[in-house]
Amino acid sequence: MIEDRLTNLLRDALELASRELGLQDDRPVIELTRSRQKEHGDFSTNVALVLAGRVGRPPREVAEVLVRHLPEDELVARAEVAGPGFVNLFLRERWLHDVLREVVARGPTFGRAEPTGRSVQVEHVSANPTGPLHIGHARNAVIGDAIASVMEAAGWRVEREYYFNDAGRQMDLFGASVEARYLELLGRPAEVPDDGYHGSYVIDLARGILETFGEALADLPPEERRARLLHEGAARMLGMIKATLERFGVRFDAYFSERTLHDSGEIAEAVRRLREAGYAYDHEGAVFFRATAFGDDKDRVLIRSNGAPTYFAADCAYLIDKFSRGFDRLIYVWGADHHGDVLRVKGAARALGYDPDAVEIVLYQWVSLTRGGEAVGMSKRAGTFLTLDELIDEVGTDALRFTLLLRSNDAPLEVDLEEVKRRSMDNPVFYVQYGYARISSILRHASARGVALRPIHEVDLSVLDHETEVDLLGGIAELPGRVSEAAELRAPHRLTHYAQDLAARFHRFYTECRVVTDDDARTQARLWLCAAARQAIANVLALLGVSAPESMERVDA
RNA sequence: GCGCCGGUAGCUCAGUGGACAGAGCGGCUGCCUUCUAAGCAGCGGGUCGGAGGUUCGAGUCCUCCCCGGCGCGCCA
Repeated sequence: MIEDRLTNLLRDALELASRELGLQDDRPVIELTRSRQKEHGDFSTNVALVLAGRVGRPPREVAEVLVRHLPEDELVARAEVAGPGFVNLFLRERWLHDVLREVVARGPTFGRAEPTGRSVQVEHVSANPTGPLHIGHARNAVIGDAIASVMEAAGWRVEREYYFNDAGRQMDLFGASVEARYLELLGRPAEVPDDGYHGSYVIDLARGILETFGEALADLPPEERRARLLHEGAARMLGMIKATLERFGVRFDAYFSERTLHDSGEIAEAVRRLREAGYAYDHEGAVFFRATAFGDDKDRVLIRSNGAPTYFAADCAYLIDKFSRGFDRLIYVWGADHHGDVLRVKGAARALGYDPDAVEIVLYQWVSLTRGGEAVGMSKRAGTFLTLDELIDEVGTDALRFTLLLRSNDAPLEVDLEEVKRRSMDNPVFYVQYGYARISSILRHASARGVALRPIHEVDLSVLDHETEVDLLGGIAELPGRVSEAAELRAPHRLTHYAQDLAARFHRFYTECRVVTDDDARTQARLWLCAAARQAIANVLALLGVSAPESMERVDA
């Protein structure tokens, strides 16, 4: 990669200049950034500014010394000192031609880094199987999925996991609700508990169970009947959730059941370990976790006085289970309403002897839905909430995923269904996809005209000298850096923005430069440029889980 | 009260301590006999919530304050 090459060059310069600068053994980190303006060259570094204080000389002077010691490189045309002491590097255009050839050689793997040997588990969605997924889960799903993909591209070994609570009070209420609906369908007296689940989907679940088992479950002993209906209902609900996620392009390597932590004794073991480490104690018949040792404002219950473990106890057991599987990092994707639990989970990690920094919680803010500016209520009780399935039906997976990744996780997200649905430039997803489709169309056109694309090493790429051609090449060259940045910051929204930028560069090029002409040399070079741009767009969209259509219908306004 | 997240153009939001702060939408003006006008170009639009501080350099880091969202159960 060009960045590595330049960084090494600067490091060598630093070495050669170290005596003159009176530099000790410590070397500063060399930061290299793409210059935003042409006058500042292609890349620049602030290393002289960082160094100035340390060696007690003016930054510009340090920069001069560095430039003087910079070794020759065939890709570097010249280096300049600018502003307060930046070193700007001006490259020969050839470097972009090298990038173009690299894209062609690597295809779908362009932008992906070498394996790092590090592993991460991304746990996301993790909705309880008590009802259908909605827009909030969709944001969770898409953030987790994109972080997983992007980290994979950055060289991590990644496992995606869904954790579901199939034990506890909410599930009991759910079971009671399914039972009530089942009995109702049989014409027997029954009522869904007030604080139970009243949605019509519960009736559908009960109907499904009725079709499979007939009346057989109705006459079981009450306790067994309740348990069976809970189990059957939850299994069906989870099946429906999986089907929705499949439509949404979200796949998991594992589904993890909370119940197994109870049944295996892992929760009891977790509490034992915490007690042994001095972070769990008995109080008023319950067992408490010493959360105050980790900055929490009060200690938290692990085992209630009635003997039932809390969700937090299960979280601790699950944490142990995750670490025992050998991951270097554990990422949790949580809605902002759970931010209060962050301190506790990290505290538990430390209490159990793990590195709390290995536990990363990615929080995202809420989504508010509107339709043409009007708020769409999301109340389960009022029955006005839209399910993720309905949203996919209405706006499609591509538009929904892209839209949900447009903002940083920390920003609340306003989604207007009319806008997401609109196939226009209100909608960045179509803008990007259109870029891909347009390029595909050009390539089809060329082939229909009988233009044979020659091998890239036989094509003179130096004819790509138009401003928009150079800009497009520069945009393509940024892909690897953008991917590693998005992965490092756990910020997939960076890639939707990059995708838009890349598409914009293409659209400008398209407007300025005709690709297929009588000028064979230019046609060949531009076709390769198109092929590379198309590959870059495809690679970004793939990371975002958005499709790249070969063609899009033109709609005249 | 304590904690977390926001406050940047009319609206929705980007911006990992760097050079004159950006995009989309909305408004106005141009560009289709040519590979898709779902496109492109141009114009207008800013006390980066406020006040201090750190730094060669602050939208970005620190402190305090103001406004908004969320969380602080032996609920899940």
